[in-house]
Amino acid sequence: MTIEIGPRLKTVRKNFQLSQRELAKKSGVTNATISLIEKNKVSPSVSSLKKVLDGLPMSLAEFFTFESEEISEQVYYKQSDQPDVGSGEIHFHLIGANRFNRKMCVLREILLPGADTGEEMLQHDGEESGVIMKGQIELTVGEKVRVLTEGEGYYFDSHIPHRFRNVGDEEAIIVSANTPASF
Amino acid sequence: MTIEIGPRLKTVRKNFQLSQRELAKKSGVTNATISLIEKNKVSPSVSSLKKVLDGLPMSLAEFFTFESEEISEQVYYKQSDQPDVGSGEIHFHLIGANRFNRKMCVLREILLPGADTGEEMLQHDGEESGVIMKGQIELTVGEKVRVLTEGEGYYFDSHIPHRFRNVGDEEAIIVSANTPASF
DNA sequence: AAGAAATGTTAAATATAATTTACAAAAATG
DNA sequence: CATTTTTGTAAATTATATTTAACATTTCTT
Repeated sequence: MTIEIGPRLKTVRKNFQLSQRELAKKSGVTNATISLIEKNKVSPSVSSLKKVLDGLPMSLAEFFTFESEEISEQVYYKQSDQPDVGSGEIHFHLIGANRFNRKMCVLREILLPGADTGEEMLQHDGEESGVIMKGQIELTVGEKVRVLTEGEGYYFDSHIPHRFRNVGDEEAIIVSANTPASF
Repeated sequence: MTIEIGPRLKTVRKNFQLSQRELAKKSGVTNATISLIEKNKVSPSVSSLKKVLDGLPMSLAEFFTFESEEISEQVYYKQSDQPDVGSGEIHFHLIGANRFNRKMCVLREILLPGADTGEEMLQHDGEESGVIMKGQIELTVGEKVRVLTEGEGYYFDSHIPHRFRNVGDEEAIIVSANTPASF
């Protein structure tokens, strides 16, 4: 009942050049189960889907990671093509905003003096990294606090509470990236 | 029963700061289902797992790729912590080089005048994006050619043949990101 | 402190997935 | 060409997932 995981399984199985019964044998489910899944008559439990994929072998992550589109898209992004997805004293200029199925966000960030993402700390999925290009940025990650200056970088897991603060008296510029895309 | 998808769901749900009931409401399954899944008492069908994840939202691919590592790792990378993974007239200073299981590369690139990735064009897996912070960069992507200057950006699929060239008479600086990680 | 609202868990009922068994069509074998 | 083997599919049974409804606990209000 979900997406077309049935046809997808069929494609994958064919790639491995196995019949339903051969795969059934290697994976420990019955051939009928494989038939039902491939025809989208059932939505397999992840345990049985995993069994099936183990027989190929292929991981669940691989299975669900589908091919990216092949459409010709915009490549160059001048400043006016970089929408500001920030707010207040923080400007996030997003590169590649209009692209389909982006896997990351690259941002040209401008933080006015005193800009602060806030005491409540940010916390979200994914990971992020960047480089300070100008100014003085105080970066808090979990228990750690540090002021970074031009040329210095950072990389951390976004699940860890974090906070950016422009502690200099001029504007600060950061180029950052995060994946998966959050804007 | 497959792997510990229960605890994983719980972690993810907590990251989104939702209760079982809140998530149940957003996703269209009952809170009991979420409880049973999180305690590994059942192996959900992929259709219901997808419903649940849609409520967060998170894709199946992300969910199964999600690393539950929570190890404390290096966060700050001063210039001397950024190994130069480039060569010749091109310097690639890698942020987060020593991190385990990175999903992307963030690079502070310095291209000396005349630097050129070469006529044979680069081509590889993944996608890449960046911002020009200084200088004049001619970027070729497929059939397209263009000179980018300070503040301008790019984003393209790395399967498409591409080439970077510093066409100015001073050094150029780019901050770039690519995923999945290639260095 | 008492009541209300929200939290996660569980038992029984219901809905759905998986197996067993069987069938028909295609491919392989003699 | 006839027979055997292999293929994918389907019906009925069994096993499992999901819902409904209830239960304790904790957290928030007043």
